Amino acid sequence: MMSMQKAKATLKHISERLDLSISTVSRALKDHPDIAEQTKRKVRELAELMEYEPNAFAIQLRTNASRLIGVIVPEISGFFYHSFIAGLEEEARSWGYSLMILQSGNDPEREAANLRLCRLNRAAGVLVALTSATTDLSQFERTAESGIPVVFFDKVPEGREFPMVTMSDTEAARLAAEAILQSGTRDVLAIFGDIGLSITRKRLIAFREAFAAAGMESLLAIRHAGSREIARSLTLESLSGEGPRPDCLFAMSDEILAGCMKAVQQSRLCIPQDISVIAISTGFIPSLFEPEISYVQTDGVSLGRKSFEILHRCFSKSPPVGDWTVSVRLVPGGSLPNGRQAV
Amino acid sequence: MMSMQKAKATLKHISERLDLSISTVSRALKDHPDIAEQTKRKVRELAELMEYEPNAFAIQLRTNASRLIGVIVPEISGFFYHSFIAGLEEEARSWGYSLMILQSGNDPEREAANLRLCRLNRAAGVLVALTSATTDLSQFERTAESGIPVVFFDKVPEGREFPMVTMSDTEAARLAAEAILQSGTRDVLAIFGDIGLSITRKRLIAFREAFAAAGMESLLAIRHAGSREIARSLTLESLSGEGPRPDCLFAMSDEILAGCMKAVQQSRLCIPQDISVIAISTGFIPSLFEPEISYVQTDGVSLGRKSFEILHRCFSKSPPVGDWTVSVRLVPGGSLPNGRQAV
DNA sequence: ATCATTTTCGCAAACCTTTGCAATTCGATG
DNA sequence: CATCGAATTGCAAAGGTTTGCGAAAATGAT
Repeated sequence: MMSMQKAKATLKHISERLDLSISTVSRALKDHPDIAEQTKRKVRELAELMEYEPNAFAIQLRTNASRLIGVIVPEISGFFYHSFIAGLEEEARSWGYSLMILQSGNDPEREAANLRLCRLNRAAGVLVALTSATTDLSQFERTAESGIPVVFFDKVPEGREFPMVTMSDTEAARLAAEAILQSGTRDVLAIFGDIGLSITRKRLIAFREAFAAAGMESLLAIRHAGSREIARSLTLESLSGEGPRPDCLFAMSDEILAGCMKAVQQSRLCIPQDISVIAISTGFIPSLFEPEISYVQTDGVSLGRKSFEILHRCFSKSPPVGDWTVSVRLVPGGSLPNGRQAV
Repeated sequence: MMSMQKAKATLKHISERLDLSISTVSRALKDHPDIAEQTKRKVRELAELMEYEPNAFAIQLRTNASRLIGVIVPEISGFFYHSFIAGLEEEARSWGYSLMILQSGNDPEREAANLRLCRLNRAAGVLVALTSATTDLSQFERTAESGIPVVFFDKVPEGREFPMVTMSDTEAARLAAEAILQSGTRDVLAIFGDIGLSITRKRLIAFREAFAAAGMESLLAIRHAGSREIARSLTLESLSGEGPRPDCLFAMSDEILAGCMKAVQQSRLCIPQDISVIAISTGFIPSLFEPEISYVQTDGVSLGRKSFEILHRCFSKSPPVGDWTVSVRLVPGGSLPNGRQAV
């Protein structure tokens, strides 16, 4: 049972045993119409017997194409990307593609190096969630020029030269705002992320607009938190501070929600009696609390699926530049009282 | 700016422009001592200019080796595997390897298909966390026989034919038990996972032993929960039931902890005054609560690093069969009162 | 029996790189 | 001047598969 290292069977081996040519064997195994049915049968049987498995390296060299999709994300863990990858993998697998996962660690240089890896491995396509510090897109252009389609997701560049797919930030923020308005709260503390990120700006604008449309903009206190901890201290300050205590908390993201909930627990307030909470979230954190937090779901899994779909289009047709969004929905929990539940 | 599709530069192109042979160019680019310094310089310059990037397919075919490591997990998301992958990717990248991620979705057939994919792609090695339903290991043996090292992690087979690396379940359970004993609680409800899983049995045995060693086994009520929801209802039942209410809760895993905390919140008990809590966890969920939950950390990241290390040994030397463990540590939160903190 | 088709199969090039070995040059030494 | 050694470079095979095109065999029609 020591490592036997049986030599891999090749087309040549099969062809010799059957006294056929390599090309005939090759065609027989892929059911080419030129080959007689009887020959095919014999070939298939021997191939099975010899446990023939085609040499992917040779195929790739010959056809100059792989079934590997490069995925570059700032980090795999965290609140979002792992579920994106899960959804993407499902979809990719069903089309016969596999995933090569690269982390950029929020470092543009590593990002570029990873992109280079994708080129070297002749990836069939690349999916990228940008680093927050990425400014130079030339490497991506170079990759696209060399025939590898590049699709951005989640953290996308500003310009419109590439196809990209994101959550519908506008819709998500609007849904959350409307849910808040319908719940009849009177004093909202809304915490958003780093204003430098486009995702923050989009959500903020839509959120404000919804309140403005209802003529309720005066209810709104808006803060920005770059981290979980900052979100916590901002919230705590507001909850236990001098002024009138807000009766509703909105968190733009999971990271911020985590900070807010910490503060709520610290101040020993009860949800939803003392304060109501709503967030934009993947849904995992909201499910941990009792009552469960109401949230607008930004589902990584469906974003993954959609992203593959867009990339897949790039394979066949001319690249469909533009941006796609995947829709979101409100998942009512018990943290927003008195609300006429959204449809 | 339309897709230019410039043809990729090859060694041949460079050799023609420089009037050298292909082999000379090849050697020059890899700094072979046979080649004159001046020649190397010229070659490097032109290669740079032509944006030459070696064709990985050809190299792989020639050398019959790739820098791709297959990773097969039941699911990427969830409580654990994504951080494992994150740690693994870090380590692999630093050695020049990339990751091919495959999900088995807890289906042994998909698992086998994924394994086949690894063989077809001639992965340099494969890391596997088994499905809970996997019984047939023949495919793994076949893969190992064909020269691809297989290392199991987390969910490992019973036999000892493969190298494998796991968290130190024994140590984790012992640490948790000792922390409980030191905290001076008197009535412990300990919730473990499905008794069919080896991880459950290992943790259970060590946990019990620690109590037995202290002569405190009588404190212990042990339950098994196969899901978050079952953990919740078991806990709730115990907390609001007839009998004496336990004053300490132990959760064997994150999934169970999630259920327990739901129940604790439902019963409106305060931590740690009314009840103390400790878990074996990655640390994410514990960090969401206030006070933070004390836990024994089973760190996916370091398991990922360690796993790569073991796999990496398989590349060079003869396969080091046996099982390795990565050590764990107690991370004290505020959920276990009165405890002399562990060192 | 001849010719035209159709069916079935083989030849050989191409994909690009690596590498053992042979070949060439050049200066130096005997 | 012949010989030798070292420093450079080239030749050619190998790795396994795909595929256009031509060749051979079988079939059918006349």
